[in-house]
Order: sequence, then C-alpha cells, then structure tokens
Amino acid sequence: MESVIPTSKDHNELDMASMLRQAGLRPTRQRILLASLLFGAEKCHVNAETLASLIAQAGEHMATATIYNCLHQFETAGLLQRVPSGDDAIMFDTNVTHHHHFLIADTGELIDIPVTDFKTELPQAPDGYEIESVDLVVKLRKT
Amino acid sequence: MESVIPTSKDHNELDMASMLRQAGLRPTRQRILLASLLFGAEKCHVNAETLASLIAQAGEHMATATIYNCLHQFETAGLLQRVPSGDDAIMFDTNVTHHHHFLIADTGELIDIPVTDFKTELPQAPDGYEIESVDLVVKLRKT
DNA sequence: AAATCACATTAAAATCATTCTAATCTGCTT
DNA sequence: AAGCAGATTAGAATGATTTTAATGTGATTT
Repeated sequence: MESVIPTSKDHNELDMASMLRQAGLRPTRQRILLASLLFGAEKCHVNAETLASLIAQAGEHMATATIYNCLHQFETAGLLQRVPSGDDAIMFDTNVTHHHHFLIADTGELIDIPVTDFKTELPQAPDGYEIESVDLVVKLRKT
Repeated sequence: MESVIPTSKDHNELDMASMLRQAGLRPTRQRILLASLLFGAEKCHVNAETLASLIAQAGEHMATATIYNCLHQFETAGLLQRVPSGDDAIMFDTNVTHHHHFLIADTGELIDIPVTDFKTELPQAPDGYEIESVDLVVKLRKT
C-alpha cells in the first residue's frame, strides 16, 4: 500500500515544480532535479561540469545538452545569473541580486561581494545607450 | 642598385624590433609583423581571429599557434592586457594603462573607460589575499 | 483515459577557440 | 660558418558548447 503523506523529497519537488511554473518553464523531471541541486542547498557558483558531477553523485543521469539547455533557460527566466569568469567554462550564480565577485587567481574560485561593501560612481553611458548591467571582478592572489 | 635610405616600413620595423627586444622578446619576422599591426595604428581590442584577418589583409601568413603564442608572450611582457569579454574568444587590449570597459551587448564591441571617469571604493581583500587587479565592465544596450 | 501537440530530452556528431606535438627553421652568439 | 636555444609550423588533439534528428513526455482536449 502506498502512503499518501508527502515525503520531504516530494515536498521539495513540489516547491521546485511551482518555482519552475512561475518562471514559465514546464516542470520536467530534469528541470526539477537541476532546480533541487541549484536552489535546494546554497550552492552559489556552478558550471555545466559542476552540475554533471552533482547529478552523477545523486545517482541520476542527464544528457549534456540538457544541462546546457536548462542553464540557459534558467538564466533567461532570471533564476540564474551568468558570472564573468576568468575560466574557460561558463559560470552561473544562484545569487541573482546585484553583487560583485572576488576571483581567486589560481583556483578560479568565486566569492560574492555584496554591493553594500563599496560604492561605485558609474561613468555616463554614451548617447543612444543605457546601462544594462555592471560587473566588477576583483582578482585576488595569495599574499 | 639598392637604396641605403631606410623606408618608412624599415623604420617601423626597427621601432618594433627594439620594442620587442626591450620587452625581452626576440624580434622575429612574425612578432615584428604582429607588433606593427597592434602598435602601429591605434587598434585597441583584438583577438586571435581579428589578427588572423589583419595578417591575411596584409598578404601575409602565420600559423594559428604562432598568433596565440605571440599574444600570450606579449601579454606576459606587458605589451598587451587581457580584457574580460562576454565573448567566447580571448580579447586583448593594446591599452595597458588601468582602465575599464563598456561592452555593447549585441555587438560585443568594447570601448575604453578611463579610470578618471568614476571613483570606486574597493572592498577589503579577505585575509591572506591581496588585490591583483580590478576589472569593471559596464554592459550597454541601445535605448 | 486515449489522442494529440508543442515542447523537452537524448546520444552522437559537429563546431569553435585554443593548445599540443614533433619536426623544421632562424636569430643570435661564438 | 657552426651551433644552439628558442621560434614557427601544419596538423592533430582537446575541451567546452551547440547542433541534429529522432524519440519521449507534460499538458490539454476529446
């Protein structure tokens, strides 16, 4: 006999499904899994490879193309933000508030900097243009 | 009979050769050509592909690997700076002074911003680290 | 609950920038 | 002119991402 009491896993999946629906994305099995990995814990900076190994760890499987598709869809939906990385792989950030990054030079690791930690007086956009986003990366090396 | 009066081309090559020598790089034919293309005019933002077509336009030829090698050597020597680009190709800047960039969202075009155009109050580096560089990219879209 | 349709997922091949390899060449010093 | 370290080369290899074309699956309609 099957229980009708939702498990915490079920609960999480429902959360993710409604989050996806709200974002205008059909809550497929794959997108729910990715959403759980991304938004369940407080993972911050991921790329396709990171996710692939999280999926493998979870004993699941997903086509590479699907991982890329979903990352881009999540970005378009505003659930993820692309971060400027010195790395060759595209990095995404689950923190979609306005903030900046420390980049550890030798490891490629990223650390969020709240915008409140410093002030920036922006230059004026040239005629005919408006500012879409501002990215500041402070590269660090070990002392 | 051959003239001993240096042509402007010869002159330019001598300039480039001594610039390279000063930077600790052997002034080979290829590096001199690249240096002329990069530092002769006021080209600012280039990548390997840009250079390949400039070379082709000049009726010359150079192995792809050489272009990449030279770009990296020029960077290490401080003749070029890498710029953070939203693009997938590595971009270099012949302006090696401290400055930032406008990035035109749809074309990928970069425009220099002098550091004097705004003030930034930097966050403190975490313990054990020091700031190596600061890159600010202001992404623009057409109004 | 079966049919349907648009949209998702898939494995595999393709692409693109970049790097590697191993052979050949070339500035520079002797 | 010889020799050597370092540079260049074509082509193969790499690695991240995208494309392709076929199959699968949510959601809606019947």
